[in-house]
Amino acid sequence: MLSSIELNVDSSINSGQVFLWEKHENIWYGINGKNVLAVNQEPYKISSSGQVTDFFRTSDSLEKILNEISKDSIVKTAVNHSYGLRLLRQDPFQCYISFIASSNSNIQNIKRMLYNICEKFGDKIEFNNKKFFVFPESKVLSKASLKDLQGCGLGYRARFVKEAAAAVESDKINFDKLKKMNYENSKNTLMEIFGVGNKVADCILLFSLEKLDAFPLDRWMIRILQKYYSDKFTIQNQSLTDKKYNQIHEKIVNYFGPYAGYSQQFLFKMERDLNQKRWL
DNA sequence: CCAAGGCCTGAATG
DNA sequence: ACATTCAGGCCTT
Repeated sequence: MLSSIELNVDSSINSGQVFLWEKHENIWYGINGKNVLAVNQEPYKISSSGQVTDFFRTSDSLEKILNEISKDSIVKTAVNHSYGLRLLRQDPFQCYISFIASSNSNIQNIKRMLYNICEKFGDKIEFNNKKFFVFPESKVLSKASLKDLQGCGLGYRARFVKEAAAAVESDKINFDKLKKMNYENSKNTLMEIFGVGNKVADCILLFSLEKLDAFPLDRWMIRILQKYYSDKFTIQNQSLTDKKYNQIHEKIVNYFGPYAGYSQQFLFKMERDLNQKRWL
């Protein structure tokens, strides 16, 4: 049995990685692909409407990872701020669509769009006497009309979602293969998809494709780097070109190491909480 | 290669 | 009450 020291369920869920989670009577329920997960913190128990996966990556040695990333007092503070925060191992298709839908939006809006997608296109299932709409399959989304997708609040992202789903259907995007590739090749493949840039690709790689060296650089992370790490990772001006993005990423991996993605998650969580930003 | 503008929605601000 | 501003990442020019 895991203690709250080794896994902090609240922090892990409320850290911007997932959107379709809700807490009912102290139990977290979340949509993960075609399954619903139910998680209790104390005593720790996770159950699934289908196959059980190590969603919270409890097989990762947190001690080893924290040793590896604790390079300075800033990360150490961030780690202490939400000790037991874990990267999550998400369903790749849901993660892919979620972050494509996330671009140029905010958590509240992303959440609404994704719930709409599940309601309109996903199967309704019952689990623990509660009803849920699970995430639709790629086939369904690839055949959806742009009008119906826009009806979910996706706006101009409707095209991205439809084409991204079609790329999975045509096997241009094959998540099992992407998992086996290295970071760079896997990322280049994802970035060929309409609507997938550097940041979205890194989120997909980190949260669902086992690339723990991915380090998504969104506006918040840039602010964090400017605030705490301006001496280490210099950022000249506002616009973040692909070239600059890659240069910063390289410096970051050299500094934080192969688990750089974990450091990103702790820093992001700390700064958003500091600014009292809402999660789910 | 880089910089600037447009896309879409809802919340925050005036 | 209503209008304006803002947040947010990617694509096109």
